[in-house]
Amino acid sequence: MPLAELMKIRRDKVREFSDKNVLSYPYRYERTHLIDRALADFDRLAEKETAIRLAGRIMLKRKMGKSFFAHMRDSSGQIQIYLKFDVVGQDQFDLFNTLDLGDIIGCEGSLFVTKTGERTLRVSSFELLTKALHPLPDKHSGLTDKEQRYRRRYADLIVNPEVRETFIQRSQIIKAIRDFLDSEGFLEVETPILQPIYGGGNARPFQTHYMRLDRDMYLRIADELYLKRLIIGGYDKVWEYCKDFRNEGMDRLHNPEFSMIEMYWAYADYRDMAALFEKMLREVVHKIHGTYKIPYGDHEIDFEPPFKWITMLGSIKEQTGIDFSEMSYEDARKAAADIDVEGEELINWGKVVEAVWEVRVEPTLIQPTFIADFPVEISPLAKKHRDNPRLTERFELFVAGLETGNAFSELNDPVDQLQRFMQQGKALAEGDKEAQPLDDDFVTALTYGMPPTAGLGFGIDRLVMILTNQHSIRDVIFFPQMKELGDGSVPVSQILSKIVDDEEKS
RNA sequence: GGGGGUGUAGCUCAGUGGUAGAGCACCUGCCUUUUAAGCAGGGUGUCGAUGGUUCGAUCCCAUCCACCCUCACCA
Repeated sequence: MPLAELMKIRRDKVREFSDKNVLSYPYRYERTHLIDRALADFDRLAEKETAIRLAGRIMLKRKMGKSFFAHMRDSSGQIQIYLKFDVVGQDQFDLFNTLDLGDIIGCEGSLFVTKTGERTLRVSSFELLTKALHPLPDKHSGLTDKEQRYRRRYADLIVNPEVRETFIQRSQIIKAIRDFLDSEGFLEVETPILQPIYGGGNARPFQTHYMRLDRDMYLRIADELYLKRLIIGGYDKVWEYCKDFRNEGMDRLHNPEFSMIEMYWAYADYRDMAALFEKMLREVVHKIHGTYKIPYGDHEIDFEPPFKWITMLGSIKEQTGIDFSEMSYEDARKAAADIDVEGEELINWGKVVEAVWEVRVEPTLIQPTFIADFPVEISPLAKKHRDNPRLTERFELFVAGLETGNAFSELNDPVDQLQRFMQQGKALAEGDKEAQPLDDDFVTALTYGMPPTAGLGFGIDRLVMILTNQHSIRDVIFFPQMKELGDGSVPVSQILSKIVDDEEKS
């Protein structure tokens, strides 16, 4: 049956209720229990025949002559309810008869066990709390069309309990991180999302306009530069849960709006940060799963043993036998070409090393592994390595083949920073849309002196993917970015308008 | 951006060059401890959009749109 007809039928019921002084959208309902609490205390409540009041959405309904069985679901769980003519009387029985799957009701009654052994609420009276005009997806097969699930997440959440669970875990993960950082003495702070100048990463920003000042503004691509200002200001440990925005493509691993945590720790270096990060992940995993071993796709990820720490050059040597550390650029290119890594973009030693690493090492990183000491050419924000000028003090953590963290001993020499900004500015002028513009005030801040500092950023969405065994970022973001719907789709509001117009005419 | 796939009823899906089907949902009736309840009956659709071929297109062709997978790019 077309949606318009189904909605018309339901809308007509609302009008009939209205004629009988039954509210379709009343204001509140006093519950005594959430469903899971009632079930947890079932034996006692059933024995005493305690009157309880539950509320929820009707998910399933079966008529059995002069009685009904239905399943009602609330935020905590689901329970069967039983309603019979002899108990509730004609009016309530008729009202229940007209209810549709998806309607929200409140029920008063007592608990009992049916012949077939199901714990059930025997309804003594009920109230309609909200009439649903739109039909629910199929009661058995649910909603499987991914597009519909993303576009109408509410419907997805109503019928797919595992989706609900994934997002509860997302929330728990963030809370666990917050608790951990709090216990480590990190201060949670907030910095501007709307920025006159963007920076802290290489990405194209979203642009907007502030009319009062008549100037263009940007949505932040990273929090780095503001958080470092706070370190300069004298806080030792700060972090922020950041919504960041990057004006780039979207795919399995990218959404234009995404979440990161960035943290900065004064008087510490990247090794300190790695140890802290490792401790944090181990605790979070255990808090969420009660174990250190979790499945991800075909793999089992084990967070318990010390995470492997290996330099980028060391990992390449391990996988290929090639030691790039002492090679000139020319020799490195030849060595890379020998294993079929070539390309015009390999314009310096660091790029060659990175390319070989990406092809030969990155795909192998399933168990938690720190890759350390990246070439300076590919790490414009990190401090040079104290023992090797070709490298920087930087690590990335890889889990299940995904980058799940990026950290440096932070650059704090204002002259060095200024020079890098100049270089970026030149790239920007030459058309590199991802280069970052000069941030004068940030250089100014650095001239006041930033203590030696370790900084870490990690993507929350990807971390949640790993910890919930999801393989698309869209399955861990409630409302992922979607393109506009094409022609041929009729908005529900249009159907509803027509129904109401017809009512007024008749 | 390249390649592959999908798009048919509210949902899950069949199907055909001659104007379309099933299950669920919905409507009517029977059934007072059922449970994907059952039984009997009923209605139905811009077949993603726009063009083309054809006597005739949901089907064949072209273009476009959305979604999924994949490669590339980017982080």
